Amino acid sequence: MAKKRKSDKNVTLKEVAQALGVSTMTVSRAVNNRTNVQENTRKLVIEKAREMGYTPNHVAKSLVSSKTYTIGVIIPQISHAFFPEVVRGIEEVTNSMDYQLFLTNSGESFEREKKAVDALRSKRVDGILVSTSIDMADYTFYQQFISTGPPLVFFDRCIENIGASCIGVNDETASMQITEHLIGHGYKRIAHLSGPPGVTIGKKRLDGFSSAMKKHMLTVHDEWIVESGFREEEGFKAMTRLLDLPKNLRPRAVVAVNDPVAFGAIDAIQKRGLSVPHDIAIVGFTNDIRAELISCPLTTIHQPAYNLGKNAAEKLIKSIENVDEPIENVEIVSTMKIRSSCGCA
Amino acid sequence: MAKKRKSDKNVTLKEVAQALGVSTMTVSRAVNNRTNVQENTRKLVIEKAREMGYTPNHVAKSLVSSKTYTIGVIIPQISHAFFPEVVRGIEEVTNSMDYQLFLTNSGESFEREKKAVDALRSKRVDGILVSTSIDMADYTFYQQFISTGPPLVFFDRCIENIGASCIGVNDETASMQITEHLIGHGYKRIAHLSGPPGVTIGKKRLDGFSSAMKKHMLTVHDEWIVESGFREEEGFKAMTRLLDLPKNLRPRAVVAVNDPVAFGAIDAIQKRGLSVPHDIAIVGFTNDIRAELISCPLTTIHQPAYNLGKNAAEKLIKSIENVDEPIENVEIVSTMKIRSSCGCA
DNA sequence: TTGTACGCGTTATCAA
DNA sequence: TTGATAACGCGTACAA
Repeated sequence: MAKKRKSDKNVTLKEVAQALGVSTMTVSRAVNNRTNVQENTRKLVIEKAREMGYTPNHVAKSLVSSKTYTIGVIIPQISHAFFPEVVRGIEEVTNSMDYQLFLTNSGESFEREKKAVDALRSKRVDGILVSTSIDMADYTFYQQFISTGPPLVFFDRCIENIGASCIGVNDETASMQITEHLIGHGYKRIAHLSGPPGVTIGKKRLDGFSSAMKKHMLTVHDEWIVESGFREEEGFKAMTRLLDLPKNLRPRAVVAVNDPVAFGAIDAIQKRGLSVPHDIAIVGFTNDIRAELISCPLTTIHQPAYNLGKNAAEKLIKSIENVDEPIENVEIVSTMKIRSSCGCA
Repeated sequence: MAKKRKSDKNVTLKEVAQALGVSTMTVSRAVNNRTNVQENTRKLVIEKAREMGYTPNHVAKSLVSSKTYTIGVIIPQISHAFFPEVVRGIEEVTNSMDYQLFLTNSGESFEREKKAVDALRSKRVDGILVSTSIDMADYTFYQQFISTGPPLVFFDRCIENIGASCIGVNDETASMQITEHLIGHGYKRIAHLSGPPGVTIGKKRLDGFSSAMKKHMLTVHDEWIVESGFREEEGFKAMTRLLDLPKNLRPRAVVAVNDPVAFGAIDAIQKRGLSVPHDIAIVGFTNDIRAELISCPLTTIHQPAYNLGKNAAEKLIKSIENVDEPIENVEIVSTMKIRSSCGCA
C-alpha cells in the first residue's frame, strides 16, 4: 500500500510571486484576468502558477469579500423521490451560476434542521433554501434568523408570513380539483387522510378537500378526516380506522394527502378483502414513481418538483444579488394524472 | 411588501470584546469553551455574545486552521434512486461528524465533473467523494488531483489503481451469481446488455457474465454482447438489436447491466408481441423501486446503496483525519432478489 | 504597469 | 487569567 507523499500545503499567490520575483498583487491580477497587467507578465505568471499547481483559495477570498458563492439546502427527506428531483432543479441553477450547494437532510427532525441552519450560517452561506420538517414547532427560530441572517427562501413546506418567500405548489387548488373530480363522478361519501397538522401542505390539502365538499354541499363526518402523517405505514393505520367504522359510516372514496399514504391505504383496503376502486375509490398526491406501476394505478396530482427547485433557487439567488428583491409566495401549478384507482378513467 | 431592515453585517468577536471592554482573545476563549477563562468572565461574554447575536465565522476559522469541515460529493445522476440513497448514507455520517456536504450532480458529463472538482478544491474541502460520469475519459486529471489535492475516495463508479480508495459493490461476483442462476435453471442461450465501456461497473458485470458462461462451457456469440449504456431507451435499442437477429441466433435469456436497461428491454420484447419470461427471460441489476412493481416483477441484484454511502464517507473521513489511512478497494456485498422475470421463481 | 500597506475574523503564541 | 501581536491568503486603495 504505497503511501502518498503529498506537499499537503497548497501553493499561494505569494509563493508564485516569490518564485517569479514579482509582487503578490501582480500574480493576483494576472490569475484574475485583470486588465492592468502586461501581457508578457500575465503569460509568465499563468505559466508559473500552473507549473506550481496553484489553486485559488476561496476561503481567503470569501473572508475578504464576505461572499462565499455557496447556498445551503435543507430537505426533510431524501428517500422520497420528490426531494431529489427538487434538488436536481436547484442544482441546475446553482451550478450554472457558479454557486456551490450544501445539502442537509433533516430526516424530519426539527432539531437537526435548526442545527443545520446554524451550521450553514457559520459557514457564511450566501442564502438558504428550506423545506421544513414535520415536527417544526418554533416559528421564532426562523423569525430571528430571517431578521438577522442571509436571505432564506422556503420551498414546498413553508412557514408563511414571517418575512421569507415561499415557493410552493398550488396545493389547495389541486386538492380541490381532485376532490371535485371524484364528486363529478358521482361519489358523495368521501374521506380525507390528512397530513400532520402544522405543515402547510397538509393544511392546504385539507382546506382544498373541505372547500370542494362544501361547494357541492356534501357532508363530511368528523370521522372522515383522519390524521395520517406522510408515510405509508401511517396511511395503512389511518385507513384501518376508516374501515373499522360501522358500515353506514364508511366512506365510498378517499382523498389521501400523498401517494405513500394512499399506498398504505390501498394495502389496508385490500387486506380486508375489498377492492380498489370497486369498493373504495382512492386518489393520492405527488405522482410517486410507483403510482402508475401498482396493480391498480393511482390517480394523483403530479408535482412539478424540478421546476419547483429551479424556481426556488432562482428566487434565492435573486434575493442574494438584489437587496430589493420582494418577498413573494409563488405557486407552481401541478397537473392531475387520472388513472384507474378513482374508478373514473 | 415590507422590506427587511437588516444589520447585514455579522457581529464579530472584536465587537463583542469592545462592548465588554475586554480583549478579543478573551471572547474567543469564552465562546470556544477553553479552560483558561474565569467562570465569571465566560458567563458575561456568553451572555453578551448571545445578546448581540454573535455567530462564529467559520470562514475565518478555516483560513487559520486550513480545515473547513466540509466534504464534496459528486454524483453522475440524481434522478436514479440509487444515488440519493447513497447520499443519504453519506449524509448520515458527515452529519454525525459535523461535516457539511457539498453536493454536485455532474449529469454524466465529465466536463462538469472536472469543473466541480476544481471548484470544490478552491473551496478547500477536506476531502472529496466521487462517482465518475460515464464519459470520464482522462485518468490523468484524477492522477494529478490525487497527488496534490485533499483525500479522494471513489464510490460505485471508480477509477482503480491510481492511488485512491474505492468503495464499490461486488459487481463481478454478483453478475456471475445471477448469470449462474439463469444457467442453473436450464438456460443456455444467454445474452448480455452491457454498460458503456470504460466505466468499471460495466466492465465488471460483463466479466462476471463471461466468467459464468465460460465456467459452464456455454457459447457466447459476439452478437450477444450488446453495448447499451445505462438508460431505459438504450436498453430498448439494444434489445431490439437482439430481437432482429435471425431466429437461430436469438438468445433465450438476457442479463441486463442494470434495471432501467432491463425495463427498456422488456418493453422492446413486449412490443414484439413476445412475453417475459415465457419467450425471453431477463434479469437486471440495481433493484430499482419499480422492479417489483411491474407486471412481470424483475429478478435483480439489490445494491446496498445506503451502506455504500456510509462506508465511503467513513473511509473518506478516516483518510482526512489520519494521514496513514491505507488505500483500499472495498466491496460491499449485494444480494439477489429472485422474482418472476427469470422464469425460475 | 507594478508595488506597498492594510484589513477581512479568527486563533496560536508569547508576554504580562 | 488576560492581553498584544502575528499570521492564515487574498484583494482594495493608494502610491510609485
